[in-house]
Amino acid sequence: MHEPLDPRYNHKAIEDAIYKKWESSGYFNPDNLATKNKERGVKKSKSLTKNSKLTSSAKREDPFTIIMPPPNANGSLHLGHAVFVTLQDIMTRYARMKGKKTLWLPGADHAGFETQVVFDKKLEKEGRNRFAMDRETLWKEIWDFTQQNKKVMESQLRKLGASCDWSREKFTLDPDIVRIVYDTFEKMYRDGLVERDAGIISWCPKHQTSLSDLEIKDIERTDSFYYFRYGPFTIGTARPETKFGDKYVVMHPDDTRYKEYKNGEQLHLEWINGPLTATIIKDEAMDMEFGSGVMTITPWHSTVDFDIAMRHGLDKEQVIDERGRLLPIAGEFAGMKILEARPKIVEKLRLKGLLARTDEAYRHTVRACYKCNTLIEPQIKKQWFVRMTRALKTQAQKTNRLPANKIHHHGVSLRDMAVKAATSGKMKFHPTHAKKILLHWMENIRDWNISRQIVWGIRIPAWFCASCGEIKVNATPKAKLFLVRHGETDWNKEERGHGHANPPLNNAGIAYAGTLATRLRAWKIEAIITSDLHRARHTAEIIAHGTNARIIPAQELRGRNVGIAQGMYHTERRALYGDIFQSYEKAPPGGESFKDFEERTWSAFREHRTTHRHKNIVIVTHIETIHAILKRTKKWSMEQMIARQSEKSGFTEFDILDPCLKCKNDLYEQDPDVFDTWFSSGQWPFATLLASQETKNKEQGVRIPTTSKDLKTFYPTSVMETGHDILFFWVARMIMFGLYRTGEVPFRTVYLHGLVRDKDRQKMSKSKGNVIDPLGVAEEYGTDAVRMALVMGNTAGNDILISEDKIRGYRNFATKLWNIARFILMYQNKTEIHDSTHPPAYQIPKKYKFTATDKKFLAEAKKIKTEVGKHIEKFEVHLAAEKAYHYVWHTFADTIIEHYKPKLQKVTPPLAEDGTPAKPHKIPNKTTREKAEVARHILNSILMDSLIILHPFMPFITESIYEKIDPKNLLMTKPW
RNA sequence: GCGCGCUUAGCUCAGUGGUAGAGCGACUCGUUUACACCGAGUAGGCCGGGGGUUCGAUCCCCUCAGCGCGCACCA
Repeated sequence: MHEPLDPRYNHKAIEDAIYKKWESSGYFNPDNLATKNKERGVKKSKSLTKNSKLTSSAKREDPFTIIMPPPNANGSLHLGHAVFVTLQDIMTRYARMKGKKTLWLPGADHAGFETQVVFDKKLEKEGRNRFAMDRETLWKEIWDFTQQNKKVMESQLRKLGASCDWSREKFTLDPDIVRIVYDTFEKMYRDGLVERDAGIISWCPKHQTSLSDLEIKDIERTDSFYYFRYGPFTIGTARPETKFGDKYVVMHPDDTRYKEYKNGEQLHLEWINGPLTATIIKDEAMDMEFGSGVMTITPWHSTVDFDIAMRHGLDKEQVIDERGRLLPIAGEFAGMKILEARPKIVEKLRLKGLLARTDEAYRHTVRACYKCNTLIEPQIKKQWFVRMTRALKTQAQKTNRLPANKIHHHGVSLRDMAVKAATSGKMKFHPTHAKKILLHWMENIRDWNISRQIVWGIRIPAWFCASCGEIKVNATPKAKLFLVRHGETDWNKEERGHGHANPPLNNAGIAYAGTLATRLRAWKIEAIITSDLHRARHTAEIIAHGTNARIIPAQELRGRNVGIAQGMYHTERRALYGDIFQSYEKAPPGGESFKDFEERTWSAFREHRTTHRHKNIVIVTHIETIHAILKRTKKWSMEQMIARQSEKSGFTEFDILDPCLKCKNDLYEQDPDVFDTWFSSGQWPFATLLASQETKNKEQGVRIPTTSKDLKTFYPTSVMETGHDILFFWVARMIMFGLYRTGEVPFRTVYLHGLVRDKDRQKMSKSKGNVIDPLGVAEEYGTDAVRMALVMGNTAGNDILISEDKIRGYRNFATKLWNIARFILMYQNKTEIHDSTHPPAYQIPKKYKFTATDKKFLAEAKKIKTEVGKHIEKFEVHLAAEKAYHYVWHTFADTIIEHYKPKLQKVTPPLAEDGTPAKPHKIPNKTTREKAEVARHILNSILMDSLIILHPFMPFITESIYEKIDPKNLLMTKPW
């Protein structure tokens, strides 16, 4: 006799417990699934055929894999996440019930720039600013922030019912992942696919970093368009503020209007800040129809101009700085912000009679940072670029330290690999047109800037020889060396020269030393070598307190003996002895020449370095000592050093690597930049599988795992399910990286879902107040209802409309299902409910006769089960859900149950209010009893089928009902 | 400029070369011992316009219109 179910399904009471039951069963992990099946006596198959399809004849050995798109660890989950969780969980649960070796691998993304932006806002609220923070402190804070978010996210994924294998969970900053990312970078570097180059990049003046083309959005707007007289020409521009240095005037070679001018011809003309010599350039990139057909170029701040300048080998000059202010080249406008300067520049040109006319209503699009809408300022910078269309160098392949994995990509570019794989049908796309969109993008693909000037991310594993600039990639530093300036004294504050005088640290100096200690705590510092002067020594002691390092005083590291200038104010010193202090050889009266000072400190520096080879050391000393050491290390001339003095390199760090092959120096500086997040997440499918069970490849003497059990078993993965908005950002990159590193596509099927919108098609946003919190509605209506609402009526690629009404509708369905079960279980007071999917346990006694209607109902249930499965296999999840929903409610409940209800009630009247069985109205005869028995069997059977077909969509309620029927087993692993 | 889609009931969307479907909403009626978070039923559509292929087109082809999206250009 079954306990009667409550009249209402109470999701709050059961969801957490059900999830715990699943999780503790261990069956989220496919390794346990396999064992379990063996026990059940399922035959082992040797075939390791990888099926991307959720085929019906699966063996546990057939893998089914989804790598979860790792949510950004910078906030909590929103409805978009709920969509992917639902879709992927449906596919995963179906595959598992189908008997596949099913892996859904969860993870989280550090989401470099995105997280940095979120964190910047948080800092701003607190009145802080990342540009005033040191790298280590900022890193630590963001790390803690993301770890916290990650924890919340994990619990939210559980709440949504995600049946993923937590034992394989990965974070993009896990050391093993980072190592794999580094290896890929190194391999690409050796193959000539990644290069450091001074290219024109898109710079966000607010975020102070470069961005990729994908991180920029176009904004259409109306601006003034100015026509200026530039010598005999009229040039048009919307950006007068860039025009200061324009000394090239470009026109199309076929433009008859200007045929009298020859390429390279020079002419003198009057320009913004005075006379100028301009050079004529003929270039076919010019559009003769646009404006006057003539323009001047600013190669430093325009992609098109940059290209022209490169073609003709022209000079390039920076006009606007990184913060969007004009540089000294702008003369009187220097230091002004662009928008402030623009009208003033126009006014000046007008007064000079150089303004021909102004078009006030010029419609054009400008490029802006996708996060803050700040206008992008193109800049020329040395950065790392992935060459998308460059063919792999065969030569490099041979000398590659990394194994090639039998991949032969000779003469093929990353783009070509991806295009070939997409066109060859190795991957299926849902919706199908996604393939066309991808190919079109690939055709027009451009090199990818992967350097980001932020702290949060995977730091680029490239080191530059401090002496000759030679690049080393993917090195392993042996030790770190810090050159640190002592804290401030009152003399520093008053701008007086110290020499060997000994004033104490002031309060600011002590505080600064404290921040150094905090910062250096990130490394295991073994020794602090310090100038023996009090200010340095005191600083060293404070640092030592934070690091437990040994202090070694060294008199030779004292600053320069300035003799007579000791205690003198800098202004006075400059007036009296300026030339001496600018000179290499000359010594001030009673003091040292720079040459002698440099010799003294350099030899001390070398000696200490030899003594403490391969240990992390800090050298606390004086600014001029640091400059002297840098001068020698970097082989600067005196002039170069003086020019750099303003940089105030009070904190300089070096990595010690194997000596440079070119110049024998072993001090290196690591590229301060980090990778574009997508550079690491683009490697996610193979990186997660490789990292989860890495094995070392001893044969090749390589410390990098090139394969793993998981990679062999689960790669290529079955499905990549993600939002269509990151088709280029992510999917395209995963295809390229996957092919490049493993020779295989990373996934067989790409399924893209749309954006979640509200019922009025509005994008959800906090400011509109139409945001539905998935966890909130799950709490109110039950997770199953939310999942159904997200799946119903939604096709791949289309936007998903959701409203609370819709969710409420599926909550009603959950109640309906609950009551179906309640009704059937109510009549099970005689016979245990049986499970049609376990034939030995379920046999309808032969003596019972089935009517044609009985048979029809049973056959129909089987048919529906097959059809729902087929829909899932064809990635028509919405149709599967709809079919299951419709069948269960309108066929099973409305027709079948109603059909059998009287037969049951004749034998066993329903339970009374208090749950006790009522007495039959009269003693039923044999036929009546048999009919009731058949009815029970049929209803049991169809109930089980209903639970099975609904389980992927509504896992909690179905498992919860199943628990009442069969408390010892899980519906989750029941064969479909 | 290049590319990709979409247009079917009031709304959201399925769908198929052979008489148009679901959910929600609307309306009518019913039921209260599985479920009112229920049941039975009704209304509502020249399947965007035009042309073609076909015995037959909502479906295939062409074209036009409207809407949406992506990419590029943007002096």
